[in-house]
This record gives sequence, structure tokens and C-alpha cells, in this order.
Amino acid sequence: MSEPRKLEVLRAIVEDYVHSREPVGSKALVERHHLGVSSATIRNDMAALEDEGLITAPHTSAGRIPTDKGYRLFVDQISAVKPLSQAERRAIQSLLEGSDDLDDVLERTVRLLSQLTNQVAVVQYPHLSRAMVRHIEFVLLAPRQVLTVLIADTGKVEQRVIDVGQELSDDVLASLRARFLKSLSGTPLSLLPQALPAVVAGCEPSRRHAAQALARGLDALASSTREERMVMAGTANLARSNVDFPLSIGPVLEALEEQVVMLRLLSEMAQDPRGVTVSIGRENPYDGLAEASVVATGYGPGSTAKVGVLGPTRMDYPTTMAAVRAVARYLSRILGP
Amino acid sequence: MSEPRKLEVLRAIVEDYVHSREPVGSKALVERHHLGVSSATIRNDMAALEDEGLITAPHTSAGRIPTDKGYRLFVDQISAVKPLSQAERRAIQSLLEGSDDLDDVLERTVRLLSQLTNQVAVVQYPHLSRAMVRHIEFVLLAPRQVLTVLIADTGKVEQRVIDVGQELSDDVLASLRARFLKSLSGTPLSLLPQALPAVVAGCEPSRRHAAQALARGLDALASSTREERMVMAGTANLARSNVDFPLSIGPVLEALEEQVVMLRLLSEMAQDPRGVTVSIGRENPYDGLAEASVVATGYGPGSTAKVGVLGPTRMDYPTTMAAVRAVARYLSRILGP
DNA sequence: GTTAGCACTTAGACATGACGAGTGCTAACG
DNA sequence: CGTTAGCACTCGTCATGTCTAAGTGCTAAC
Repeated sequence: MSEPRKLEVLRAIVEDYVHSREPVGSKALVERHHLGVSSATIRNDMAALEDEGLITAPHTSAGRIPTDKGYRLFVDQISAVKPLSQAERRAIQSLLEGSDDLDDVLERTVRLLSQLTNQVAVVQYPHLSRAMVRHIEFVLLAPRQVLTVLIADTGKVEQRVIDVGQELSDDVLASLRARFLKSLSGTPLSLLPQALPAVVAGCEPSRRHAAQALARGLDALASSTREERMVMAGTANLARSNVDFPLSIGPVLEALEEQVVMLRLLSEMAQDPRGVTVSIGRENPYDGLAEASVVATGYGPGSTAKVGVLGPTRMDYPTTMAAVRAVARYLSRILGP
Repeated sequence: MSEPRKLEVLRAIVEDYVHSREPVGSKALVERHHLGVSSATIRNDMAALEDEGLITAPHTSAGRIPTDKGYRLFVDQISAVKPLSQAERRAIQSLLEGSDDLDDVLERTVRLLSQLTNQVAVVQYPHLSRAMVRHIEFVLLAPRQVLTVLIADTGKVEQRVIDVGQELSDDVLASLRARFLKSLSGTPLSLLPQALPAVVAGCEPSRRHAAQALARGLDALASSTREERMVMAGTANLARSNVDFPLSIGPVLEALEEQVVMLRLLSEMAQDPRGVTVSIGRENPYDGLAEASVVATGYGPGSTAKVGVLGPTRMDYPTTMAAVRAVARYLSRILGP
């Protein structure tokens, strides 16, 4: 029994099953792929594969389907990267044009990726751990209400309305703004909590209270940029692959809606040196995704933020991986490496 | 055959069907509701209701289920408003606390509403047609790149990075900002397109080009606030009421994802004087929602923005309507009438 | 206008059996 | 020793038939 042929059989099973959604038997296998041996031989190979836990039979006399472990082996060792079609390349390329706003770029990206793969696409906002304060703006909305705006050098803007607890004039607010800006400009957002008290302390006592409130506001803004968010698209694709989620797509939708779950999942996916990381079925930490796979990769500065695709375990890994990788590359090109 | 009793029968059918998801027959009806007549009489009434197109029988010998028209009559004339439970009131109340940011408020609102109704909740961002320019900020990110920020008096902030096409110094930019701000402060966003050319014309020729670019940027920002957006939550609830969407929840998810569809739907729902508007099944302009109903109402300034719930036609209208109305009221209280 | 009774219709549950796909095993082959 | 052919055996699926419960429509009586 030759080892290479066994792998070849596994590959054939995965490909056929992904294509047909039906358990694949030894006979069909020798017909569709020219393996040069008879079905009886394949049966022996399949029995071996089953012993190794790579495939399984849903019931006594049906074909075999890959297990999570089988998919894993397929992804790691067998599958070849499938190049994108010309049309796909062009679609991605057109992303480059006419979008400068970060929100806009991410929005377009997920839409594209979900269409490309016919699955759910998610993209994480770029990490801002290295982002620095570019600008601070205070706007007086009412005598005690101040709109606080924090602008990072990455182009990200966060704003919030806060109550300063004492009435302020435009002039006083402007001088406070100047003080904050002077002290904090260029400070990494992550160091803001340490840097703020000094600024407050340097203010005139009469303004101390307001300054304190403003500092709290800025701190909240910085942490809300640290707190990560994501965009997604293509949830409707889940309904189409309804059949692939035996129980229901409910838990999957829940996971997607609980962004925290997805974000943790994405960040926990170790960066694979080959470029794209795959998390298959029960490998996922979240139970609701036991029948789903996630294909993701990093992009942007330091490849810290993730972009990825979620679909049924029975997914076309080579194509999906290619799409994710290509999109991530273009994304990095737009936003800077 | 008494007319009031016929309506009573319709009400009973709707209530039972919503409760049990099964076609309801004449016998079960007299048992569950004390109507004081026999099942034979009910049968006559039901035959009449069927002739009027208010109920229908899925097959020859099964009970009846309400038609869209039947639900409509139920909602318009029969159903009584169901008061919210104490716990529900409290849940809504707690929305009031500790949220000042508009995004935050809307986010919490949809979550709450979707949990309250076990359905999909949507809320539209408040219309800004009456909003006015409160503040304008230009920030130089690179010699030719300017971050443009437009702040409305409603607290809404929009920003975008634009390329001004010529190199600018901080000073020049500051003076441009002052000019724009002086001319435009207090201008309604809707009038911005008409007001901008005059400002550009008033600039020194050497800066004309940059001013033009900035004006275009502001215009885009204003229109992106005019262009409406929405937030939603609870899509996972769709999966649970899977059975209620015979075909698939796919089209529904699509409609939800294509925000344009939902936004148009919400705006087209005429404001009902009674407070809550309902669009039932095929009444919906979008085919994908043929088996869904939308319960919505206005909130905030002039009740122009909408908040609502989407679920299967077979929904508990009284409860849903009560929840939507209550949430809209609290929302208006937070954001101002 | 209401009721009782009855014939009629039909979906759904259940059993039955034929069929086909697929396996595992054994014995023969090169 | 790996490969192959052949065969008995196992199950899921589908078509078929039967039975039951639910529910209707109609008619005749109240």
C-alpha cells in the first residue's frame, strides 16, 4: 500500500465531497480520477485512512467524508494554491480606486471578499497600538457639554460628548485644548492613560475640574479605539449553505453577531508563515462554530489586523485561501504595510 | 351570523395560530375560547371569513390560518395593546443610563429591542435634514493630505481624508478653516451645496484650488450624513424562526444586508397616527420579505427617523407593537423629541 | 340563526419490500 | 507483498399501501 497514493485518495475524497456534498465511494472515485488502480485497492486505502481518523463513514454502507483532521491534512500538505481568475484579479484591483476613508475601504473589502468566496467575510479594524495622537479637538456644544474628538495619525477619528461639570467659555476651552494638544501630540494611544494626569496637574486650579473630565473623555476615546471592532458581509450566504450546517445556522449567526467571539477567534489564530491560517471545525474555540471553518490572515501594519472568511467545514479551501490572501495583499497595499 | 362574533373568531384564530404554529380547526377553537356556540356555528363563520379572504386552509381538511389580509384586519381593528411587563420596562429604563454617544445609544437600542421581541431589530440614524454646521476642522496629515471633519449641532461627526492637490502649510490651512467656519457656521447641511461656491470664490486665487478640493470634501461629508444608515441586531433570531420562512431565510438576510432596501422600506412606511405602523407580508415592496412583517415607528426630532422590528408574518403583533412603541418613546426622550 | 350528525377528504404516521450503493473479506494472481 | 476479482452482507432510500385522526361541508331539524 503506497503512502503517496493514500494521500492522493484523501485529496480526491475532499475534492469530490466539497464538490458534490455527498459521501464518496470507492467506485465513483476510480471513475472520476484516473488513479490507475481498481476500486478494491482504493477500498483498502480508504480503510487505512479511516483507521487514521482522516475520513469517516456516516453510516455502514455509504461513502466516506473527510473529518476535521482530514481537512487539516488536506490544507496543510496536499492542497495546491489555486490562482485567481483574471476577473477576480480585476475585481480586487478596482478596490484600489476612489476610496480614501478607512471605513469605506473596509466596507468594500468585506463585500468583495464575500462575493468572491460566496461566504461570510469579516475584517478587523487595524490595531492602533502604535497609533499616535495627531490632533485633539474640543467643541462646546452647550455651556457644560463638550464634544471631544481624538484623531490618530492613522486617520482614525473617535468622538464623544462629555459633561465637564462646570460652565466653560469658548476661550477657556481653546486654551485647554492647546495645552492638551501640546503635551500629548505624538503620544502613542497606548500611553495616554499614563500621560494624562500630568497634563491635568499642570492646569490652573479653577479649570482643574473640567480638565479632569476632559482627560477622562480622552482616555475613554483612546480605549475605544483600542477596543477592537470589525465589519462583516455576506451573512445571506450562510442561508444558502444551510444544508451544510446540520443543526441550524443559528449558533453561527450568534457567533458573528457577538463580535467579541469573532475578534477573539481571529486574534488567537496564530500567524501562519505560509500566509493564510485556517481553523477547522472543532478546532474553533467556540462551540457554535463546530461545523464551520475560518480562513484568515493578517494585513496592514505588522499584519496585526485580520481579514478572513467564515464558511462550512466543507468549503473549497484552496480557492478561499487564495482569495483571502489576495485581498489581504491589496489591502496592505492601500493602507500601507 | 353575527358580525362581532366573526371578528372574535378571527382574533381567536390569529392568536392560536401565532401561539401554536398549527392550522386551527373549529373544534379546538370552541374548546380554547369560550365562545358560547358550537363548533358547527364556528365552521359557518370560518367559511364566511374564508370567502372574505381573511383566512385560508393550507389543504382540504386542515384548520385555517390567517392570510396577510387577515393579519391586517387583526392589527387594525381587533388587537388590543399589550402592556409591557415590569421587567421589560426596567430593561428599557436602564437604556437611559450611561450612554451619551449617539452610536452607543442606537447600538444598545437595537440589542434591547431584538431581545425584547426575539426578532430582528433595526434602527435608522436620525435624519439630519435640519442639522446645521456646528464646527469644521481641517487637519494636515501630509503636505497635500487633509483630514476634513464636519461636526453637526446634533453631535454627529463625519470625517474623511482628501487630497487637496497642492501643498499647504498649517497656517494657510488654518486661515482657510477660519474662512469656511465663519461663512458656514449655522448653515443647514441641506443647504451646504449652494453655500460652498461662494466661500471658494472669496478665497485668494492662489488658494482657490485647495479651497475647491476642501469644499468638495465637505459636500461629500454633508451628503454622507444625508445618506442614511442603520444599525441592526438579532439576525440570529431569524434562524430560530426558521420554520416560519418556508423557503429559506436567505432572501430575508439579503434584504437586511442590503441596507438600501430596508431604509427605503422604513421611510415608505407612512406614519400611522396611532403610533406604530405595520407592513405585513406581501404588502412589503421587496419580494424577499413576502413572508415577513415589519413593525416600525418614528422617533426623535419630528419622528422622522424610524426604529422597528422585522419578523415572520406569524408574529405576536400586540406585544411587538408595544415593545417598538415603548422603545421609540424612550429613544425620543434621550435624543430629544 | 344555530345545532347535530354524517359522509367525505386528506395529511401524516407506519409497515413493507425492492433496489442500489457501498463495504469488508477471502482467495487467487503476478 | 501489494493488487485484484468476486461475493455476501448491511443499510439508507424510495415507492407503495394501509390506517387513523382531524377537520370540513352539507343537510335536516330545532
